[in-house]
Amino acid sequence: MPDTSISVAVVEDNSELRDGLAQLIQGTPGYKCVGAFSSCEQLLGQLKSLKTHPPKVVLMDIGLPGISGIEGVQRVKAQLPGTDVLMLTVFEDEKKIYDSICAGASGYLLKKTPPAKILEAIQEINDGGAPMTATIARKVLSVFQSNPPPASVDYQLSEREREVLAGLVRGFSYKMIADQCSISIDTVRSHIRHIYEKLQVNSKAQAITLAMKNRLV
Amino acid sequence: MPDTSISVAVVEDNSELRDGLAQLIQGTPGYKCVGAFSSCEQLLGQLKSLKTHPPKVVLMDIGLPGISGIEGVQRVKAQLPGTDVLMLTVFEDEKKIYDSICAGASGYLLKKTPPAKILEAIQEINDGGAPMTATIARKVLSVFQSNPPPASVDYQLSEREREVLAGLVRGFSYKMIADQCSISIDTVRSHIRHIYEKLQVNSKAQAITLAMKNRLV
DNA sequence: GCTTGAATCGCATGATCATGCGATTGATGG
DNA sequence: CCATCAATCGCATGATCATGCGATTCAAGC
Repeated sequence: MPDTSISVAVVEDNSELRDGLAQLIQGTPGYKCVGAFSSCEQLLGQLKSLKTHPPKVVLMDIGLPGISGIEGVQRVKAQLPGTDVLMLTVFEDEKKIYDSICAGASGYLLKKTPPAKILEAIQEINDGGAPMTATIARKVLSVFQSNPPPASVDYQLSEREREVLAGLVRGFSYKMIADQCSISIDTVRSHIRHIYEKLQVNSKAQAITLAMKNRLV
Repeated sequence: MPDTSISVAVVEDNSELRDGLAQLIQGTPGYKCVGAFSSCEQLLGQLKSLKTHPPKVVLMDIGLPGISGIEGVQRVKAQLPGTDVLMLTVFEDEKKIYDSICAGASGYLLKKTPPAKILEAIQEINDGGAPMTATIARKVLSVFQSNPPPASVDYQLSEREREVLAGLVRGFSYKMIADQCSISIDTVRSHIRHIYEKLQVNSKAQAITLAMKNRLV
């Protein structure tokens, strides 16, 4: 009978927590702890031997001495692309969340998460999910919303209009744009009218936001 | 004793499902159904009367006749920025997921989700979370990883200041920001002064451009 | 107790913007 | 030749913004 349990490695510098996690995993049917390390360096040093039977999931503390958890994710993913990494942290630091996810983490939990939930999250990650705390999930979505994937609509702006729009984005007043383009301020107004029509907005702020989102300039 | 239940509106063209959801919500303590509509047009038509007591959460079917659920999200969010929208759909169509989220949805569930889970999701959204199915969550993260947001400098903005800045980015006037934050327009001015100082700019346009470049909102 | 700083509010004024309703020119294509 | 359209320019007016100079309140830290 093949071993169908989920193999997990733990990287955590606090020995108490590390042993706790290892025992939790090892002691639960369906889970198997294939390594408990106190630093990324240790884990990475064992990668050769792990490569024959790589862990499915790595629990990675984010605040590690030496190589940080964030850099650790990148390295692990580089060596073991099929392994998913679940970050563990004390704080919901927005920047660390982003960095971890961009580095390739598949989930993000707080250390205070009860053991049962941690096991659930490991299972979920193994099933292709992405366990996150509620607020983290929401933050991820909000970045998504301001970072739309290359939908790049063509707004059919003329060259002049793009030039004027670029001026707005750079914070120039109508007068400054007029000078820079060597046209009158009323012509600038006219161009801006047309830009607003084409972008379907009615304020400088909306035009700038749309221009930045869609990389129009 | 104040009414602390979560007010929910339902938009779903299938009358059976619509009524089922409405009864589920209305019949559960802690939840309150403030409207059940068969189309976005109906919901949007009622917005005026809803504005005094806007629903906390809108359950929105994605495949609606007329205005689609995706367009519906945008319109609802434009009118009621404080209301969260939970999308309901039959299929896990990748494009629809992205579009919904980019349009401003705060969660995404399949219609086959059991009633108890739907109620949980409503609660979660109300608590600032972002309920999603596991595969959707993973897809969102993978897009994130291929589209890393640029590292943002820390401008030490307070929470309020970020909120106001977000309003500017969305094209709101001072008055609209004041209403949304429930503060006076002069306070908005005051916050904007401080934002300009911290960002070292002196116009709305520059502030918006900087905010977008550095993903401050 | 005192200071400091963030968040709130008020008023006034000049600058800038949004938009309505015009007009002229010059290039392009039927 | 004429229609069309983008680019240019003009004026007027109400809305919105930028900024100066205030003030109060409340929580945190010394």
